[in-house]
Amino acid sequence: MTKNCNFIEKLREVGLRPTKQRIKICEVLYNREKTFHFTINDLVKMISEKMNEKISLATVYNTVHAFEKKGYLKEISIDSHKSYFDTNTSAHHHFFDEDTHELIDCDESDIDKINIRKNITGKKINSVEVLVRVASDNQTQK
Amino acid sequence: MTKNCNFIEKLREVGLRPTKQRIKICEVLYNREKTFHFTINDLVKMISEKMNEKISLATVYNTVHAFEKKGYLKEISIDSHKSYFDTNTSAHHHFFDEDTHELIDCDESDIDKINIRKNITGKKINSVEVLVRVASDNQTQK
DNA sequence: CAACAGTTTAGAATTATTATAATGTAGATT
DNA sequence: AATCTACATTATAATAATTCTAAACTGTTG
Repeated sequence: MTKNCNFIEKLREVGLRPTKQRIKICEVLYNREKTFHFTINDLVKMISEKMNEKISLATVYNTVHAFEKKGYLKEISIDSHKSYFDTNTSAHHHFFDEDTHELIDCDESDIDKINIRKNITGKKINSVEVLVRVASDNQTQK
Repeated sequence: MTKNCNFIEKLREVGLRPTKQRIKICEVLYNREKTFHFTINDLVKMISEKMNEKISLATVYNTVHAFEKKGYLKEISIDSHKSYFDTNTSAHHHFFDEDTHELIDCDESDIDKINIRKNITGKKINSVEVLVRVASDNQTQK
């Protein structure tokens, strides 16, 4: 169990003020064994239900985006009009379960390294993301 | 230049009533040399500007989704809270230019076939999409 | 051409997100 | 420790994308 003072230091290191709210969000996001995926809505629920603290929706948005900018979180685009975030910030790919809308990490060994042979002139590659959409066998394909 | 009666037949084939609005949308989307990418907003503009016809926003949404369900269009998720559609419905990958928000098709030869070694139990793979995010060399990475 | 199911429409409702402006607070300065 | 200041938080309003609704309309079938 990481202590709060570690979060305080961590936040300071990247130049974010360790406010009550940011520390609370750190606790919810990073005080756990495994990395996970969430939407802003999930996060708000976690904070307001599990820990009984009031936090403004705007603060959650601000903080999550601040964390993303600083590399604490990665945003994943799957569903138009819903943002998923991942506490696993390393380069990795995803399965998306279209039945349950669940996002599942790909093991590194599950997909070969993607080799891009040609790029757009004058541009650099920021990221290469693979999304494998899956659904029940009996389900009609989306 | 495909004639309208072809669109009528095409729509009938998949069980969509060939209404004025659907035919108009077909014209805008498919009466062209190359496939292309668009947002609902783009499409509404194209219809209302290029051709001077009134069409309800709701109809555009309905029709685009009907087309997608029937395999006339492919939806591409890139940006949370904006839906991109592609008139190229074959399996292919994309570059996304983060400077201009432009979506560019990958040539088939630009990326090796992706090999998924393991899947989620009881699920079938619906699609495998690669998204290569690019930006100007001088730009800070997102 | 009558009947009906599917479609379109304008506008209201919903959902996700961002902006605003007042209030609060962390951390530096005294 | 009191003060200062820039950054954060908050509640709420605004915006944007999308979906819903209920009434009017229109292909299609018989």
